Amino acid sequence: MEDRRNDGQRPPATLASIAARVGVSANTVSRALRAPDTVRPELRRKIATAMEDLNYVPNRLAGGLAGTRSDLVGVVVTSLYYSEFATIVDRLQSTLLASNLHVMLANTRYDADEELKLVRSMLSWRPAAIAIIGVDHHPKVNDLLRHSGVPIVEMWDLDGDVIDSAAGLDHGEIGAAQARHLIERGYRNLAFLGSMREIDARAAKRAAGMRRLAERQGLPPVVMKTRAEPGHPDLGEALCLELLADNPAIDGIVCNSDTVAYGVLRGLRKLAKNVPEDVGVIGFGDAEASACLTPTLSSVRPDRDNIGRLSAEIILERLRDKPSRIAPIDWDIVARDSSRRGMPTIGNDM
Amino acid sequence: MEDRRNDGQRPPATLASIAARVGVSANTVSRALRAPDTVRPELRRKIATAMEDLNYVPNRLAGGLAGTRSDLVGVVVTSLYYSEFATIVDRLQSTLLASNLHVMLANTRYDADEELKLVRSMLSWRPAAIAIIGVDHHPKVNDLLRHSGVPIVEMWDLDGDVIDSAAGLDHGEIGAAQARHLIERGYRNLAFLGSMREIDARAAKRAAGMRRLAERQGLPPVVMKTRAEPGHPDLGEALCLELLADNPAIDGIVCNSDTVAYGVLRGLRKLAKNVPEDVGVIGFGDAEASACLTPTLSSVRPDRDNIGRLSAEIILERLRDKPSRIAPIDWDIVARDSSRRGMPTIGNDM
DNA sequence: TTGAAAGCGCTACCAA
DNA sequence: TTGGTAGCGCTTTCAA
Repeated sequence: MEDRRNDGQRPPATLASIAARVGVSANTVSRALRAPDTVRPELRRKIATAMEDLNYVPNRLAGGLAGTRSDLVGVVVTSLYYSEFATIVDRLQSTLLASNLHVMLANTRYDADEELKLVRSMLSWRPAAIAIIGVDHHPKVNDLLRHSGVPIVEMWDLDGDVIDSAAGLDHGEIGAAQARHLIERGYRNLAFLGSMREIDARAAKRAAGMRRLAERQGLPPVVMKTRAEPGHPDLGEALCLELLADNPAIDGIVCNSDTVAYGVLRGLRKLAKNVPEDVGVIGFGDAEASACLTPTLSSVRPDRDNIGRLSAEIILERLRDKPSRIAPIDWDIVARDSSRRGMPTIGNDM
Repeated sequence: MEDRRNDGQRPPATLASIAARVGVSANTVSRALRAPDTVRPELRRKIATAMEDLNYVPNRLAGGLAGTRSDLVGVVVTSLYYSEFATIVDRLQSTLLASNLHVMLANTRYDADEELKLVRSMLSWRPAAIAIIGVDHHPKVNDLLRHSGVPIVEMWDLDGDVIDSAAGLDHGEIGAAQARHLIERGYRNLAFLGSMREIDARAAKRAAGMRRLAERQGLPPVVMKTRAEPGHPDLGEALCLELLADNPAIDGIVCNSDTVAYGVLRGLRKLAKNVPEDVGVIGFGDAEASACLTPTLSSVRPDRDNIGRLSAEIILERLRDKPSRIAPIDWDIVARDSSRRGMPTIGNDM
């Protein structure tokens, strides 16, 4: 197959090559870019034309090295799937872009070693700030971030040792609220089910909040049914079948994610258990499909837009030397049919 | 609130500061990092300790500027949602990382101007290669990429003017296959429904493939029902209600994404249309939830793993000066209940 | 309004 | 096995 790439071409244009072509100094070209007002309009136009002609793209390695500040914000997430953090990243990016900050994204895939590598890699670009999912990191990661000298915003969680600033949820409280939701509707024998990776402290916090509440209410201990695999409906179904086989009395299931809950609903159907009459189910995250299942799935909806927007705003504030802060983010329980025991099904949620 | 950030600290450690501390030249420290074998083990250990102590993080701006090659691969996607491209990015990243190439991600959000800005921004980091979704770009983007002098891999699509290499699907063929799937099951009055942004040439190609097939088969013209909004179940439901109100004869709906199809199924339920008896529905993308809906949703499953892996491999090949190539990616139709007209429902897909 | 010169932190090359 | 030197392409003074 022929080589379509325009190879063997001249090296990329530099400021100097533009300058030479126009007949000015590199300095002037640089100013035409960063402070156009200080360059004669006519000259400015000539320079712009030369840049177009030569397909000039500024070299940020050089710019960043020479300059004082970077326009790069590093964003470290644990996963890209299931809209879990996609909305956050999206909002973060669009808000930062409005202030001309560019996002560089890294994905740890829930791997602590990977997190360390990626944070190190991220910092090596000398970013203006870092946004990262969670507050529970590899100790070395905490160290690196703390000594980085740039603003750090931890997102999604805020229960723990915050490095600089945070915008997140109180997962312990959410776990308790999930349990309360089921208990109020008459479910008594609760289980927590789903994917739970070691690095995912948020899941553990929700489970703990749930257990505390059940205990306070004098209910049987919460049965834990988790596995360290990525969340997927198939995992949910498998865990659900195991759970009910070992604990037939279970009548309320809190899932670690909506995706897993989808599989749980499927599993319960296979076991001929009615939802919500026999078993109540609630998920976490309120994925798009949750209002389209049969029965529709109750869930917890974090205000993701706000996490992204607020994290960006905190970064901008910190860059202007405003004080750090810890911002709790709103969430609510979306009660749908999967936990509507004893109540008439009112049809699909709009 | 107090300031948790360790501010006012000494500037980040440099190679020189490490060198000074150990009492060697910066050069040696650099080699200790890039070619450890050329440094005495004892010295190497001392250097490593100093780096630990000073929390040294190499400055890639300087390294990239001085060195000959970059270990950065720019990845440009159109969206981060619905696992559409998340799996691809994930696979791409993990494959590249194995060769010590780091991914920098940008998200155009289906905005052509944004694409131009982001590609320019990407190139300004002097990446070793670029992977980008689609083959239909802003003309200026084509220009920039073509002149960038680095390998370019276009992903997800391959029907059009490929810049360098591609790993993707033939969307026209997929559209035809979706239509054929419905036609074979007895559906006759077809519609194409969903989100369709101007920049999303893939959707247009699938719709065109579908229309061509319907015409060849002498069926009524395919009704188009699209809107330039992001795909979401609510959009699907709204479009579905409109569609059936204006075209009551429609009995086969090809959706532009599974997410939109979820809303279509909900809309059809509200209209008291039975799926698959009255209306057949097929989506695109095979999202996780599709096997969990009632009825389960038929869809097209692209081999996303392969797109990501292959794109990474092509990049590695190109960096070793192997020839460019255009790699068609497998896909198949996952036939589930939503298009199983006249056939007994066999229960939930596993 | 423009230019000259220094230097950001690193790598590459050559010499020791 | 180590060190010296010369840049990489840009920004930042300062001077013209």
